[in-house]
Amino acid sequence: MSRPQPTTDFAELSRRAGLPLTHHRQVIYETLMAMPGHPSPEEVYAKVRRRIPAISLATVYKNLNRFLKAGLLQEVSVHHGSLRVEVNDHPHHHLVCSSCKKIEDIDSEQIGPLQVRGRLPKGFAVQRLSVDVIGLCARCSSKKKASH
Amino acid sequence: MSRPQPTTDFAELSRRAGLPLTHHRQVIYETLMAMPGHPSPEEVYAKVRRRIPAISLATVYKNLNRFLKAGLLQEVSVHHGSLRVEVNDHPHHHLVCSSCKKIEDIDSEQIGPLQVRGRLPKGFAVQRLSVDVIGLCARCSSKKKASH
DNA sequence: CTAGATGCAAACAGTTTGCGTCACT
DNA sequence: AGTGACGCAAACTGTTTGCATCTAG
Repeated sequence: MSRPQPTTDFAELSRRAGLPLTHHRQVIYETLMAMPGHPSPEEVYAKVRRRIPAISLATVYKNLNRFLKAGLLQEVSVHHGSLRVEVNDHPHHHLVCSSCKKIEDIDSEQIGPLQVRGRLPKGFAVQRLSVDVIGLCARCSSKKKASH
Repeated sequence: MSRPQPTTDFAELSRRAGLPLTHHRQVIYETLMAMPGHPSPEEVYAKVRRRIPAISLATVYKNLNRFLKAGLLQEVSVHHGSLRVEVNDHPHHHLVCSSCKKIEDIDSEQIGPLQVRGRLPKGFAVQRLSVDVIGLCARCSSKKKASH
């Protein structure tokens, strides 16, 4: 009941995001809405192709990125462009800028104790809980304002 | 005071991890210990090179991966090999297998309400909090036992 | 008519791998 | 001597980009 017709919605969403409405874009969006889980660009491409066989992977990438920037989609976890490692030190979490990808540590006490309630899939052995506080850093927020 | 001499330690750690002790490995480890933050392989490489100019990037990668597998290091966030997107649905978090990288959703209620206490860097505008419950899924835990 | 979307192929960045050589135990 | 580490270069994967063409408004 909380799901409005995607089709109608998308025209509206596009307008709000300042994205011209195109057929490809709409099909990609509808396809995404029908993909539960955490699809990769290739998976989206494969599914979209069933409706638009001539579409190119580049178009899928370009639109996924536009959707991400517009907030219509989220990435499961912010990708930093390369592997980032850290030494097993005292417990902490991360502050991540979704725009410039900068990472800072915050003390685990700033989040407080965490606990998983209820059932996890049988046999899953928890190693650690990691919290990402995702947002825009000061520099990126001000850029955003300026750029418009 | 909680920091034992890295040098002595590493011989011990290596043995426990079943990794033959080599000079390169030790230098990489010591370098990492002296790098706060979230270095990328290239950054580690650059720094290690100051002590071992002839070292190759591949060696750094190989050893970072060995350290990760041995648990001497952590990745800041589990990398899934490709971009993963998801639709802005109701609030949830993720269960991530650190070995096979499989992602499952868990309801946000299984973690409970989160709140950031204390100061964040000035101007940081929080968009969302994302919790990853990182561990080994049933399949990977059993493989691990078997493989030894 | 014009801004912007698309397709293609080439370019890229990051990472891994195969293999010959070298070092430690 | 043998196991495994290292260096090099090539291979690979995922992603982006430049450019010519097409399309919606």
